[in-house]
Amino acid sequence: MSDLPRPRKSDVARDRILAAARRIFSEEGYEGTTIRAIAATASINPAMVMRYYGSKEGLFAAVANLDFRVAPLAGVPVAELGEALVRHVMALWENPRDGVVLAAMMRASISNESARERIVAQFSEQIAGLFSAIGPTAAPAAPFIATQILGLAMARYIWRIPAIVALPKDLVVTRIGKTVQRYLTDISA
Amino acid sequence: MSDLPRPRKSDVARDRILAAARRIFSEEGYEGTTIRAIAATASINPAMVMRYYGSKEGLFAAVANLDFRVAPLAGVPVAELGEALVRHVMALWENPRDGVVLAAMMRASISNESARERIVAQFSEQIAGLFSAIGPTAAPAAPFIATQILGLAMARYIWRIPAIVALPKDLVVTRIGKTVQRYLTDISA
DNA sequence: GTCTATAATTCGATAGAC
DNA sequence: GTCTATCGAATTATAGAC
Repeated sequence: MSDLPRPRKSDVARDRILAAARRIFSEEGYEGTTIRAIAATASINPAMVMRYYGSKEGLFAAVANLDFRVAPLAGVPVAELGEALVRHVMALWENPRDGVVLAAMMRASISNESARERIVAQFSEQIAGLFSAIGPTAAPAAPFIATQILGLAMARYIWRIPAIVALPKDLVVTRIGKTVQRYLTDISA
Repeated sequence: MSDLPRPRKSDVARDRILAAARRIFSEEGYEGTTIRAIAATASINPAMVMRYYGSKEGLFAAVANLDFRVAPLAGVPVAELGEALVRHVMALWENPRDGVVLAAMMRASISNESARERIVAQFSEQIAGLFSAIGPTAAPAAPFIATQILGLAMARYIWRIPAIVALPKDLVVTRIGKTVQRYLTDISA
């Protein structure tokens, strides 16, 4: 009855491989992840992983596509952007699917040079796009905001430093949001 | 003529192993580092590395000892602590020896769970020591300051994001120093 | 103390039957 | 499309000669 084509069996297999790859890359980093472990998690023969994605690098490239989904932030009044940005980033990290991808990319970018280059490029591009959408005066603030946001993500979601994990989400949004807001609007803050 | 005992040959070998280990762990991460690569760099037989340090984990433990050298900061007036802390951290990272150790620990902490636990514990302990030395009112600010400082270090020294590497050091000290200062003194900043 | 030789695994990737 | 079998290389770690 549906107009959608019934998913081929191989598509299902591909998706299961991708889901497993996301999770294991995010937990073990690039070198720590094995094709065999991904195949086992996906209940699929390791040779099929190679057939579908060609190589370990190819599989990672299929998983690692940075998307901050910053479009909704374009409509936020400038005066509220600081908190909105922090809240958005935290929601992204705490979303099961997005958080796993972000963690995978961060981990891989730290142990693998070619992954680092691709990810830094994607990150810089998206950040530049966001801040040029906000307005030309915001651009110089971008690198400072990036350090604050990246540090929050690393400390809370990658290293899981107890004192930082323990902070209530609302308090994080308020205080770090205020810092971001100041970078954004106070020319010398 | 010196009262110091002449270094035994094995001590020289140990030091060369440690120096090589620091560099390679910092560049390749834990998984990406091999005993063989360390031995080759140190011009020493791989079996000797095992003999001296027992295992790859043992060698990493000998290298990975976090020391932020925060003692000098205790004498800084509270009003200047923000900038002083940022300047101190940047000097640490840009010092060839300390920077390599910090990078090694950060990289390893991301690909190896036991390394992560040890490093997070050491980090938390030193941060807590520093802020309790500053004063009891500073303690609640510690986690926020940690996110800002960690983010700066990751972005500038690990990911080497071009827009952030390009920032003049003085500007970083001034603006991020101001953020740290505000976390420190403004109760609700 | 030093080194050779190698054990025991594990990895990514491939060949080829079905 | 799927899977078995395996290759070739690399890894940590050990045994034991010198």
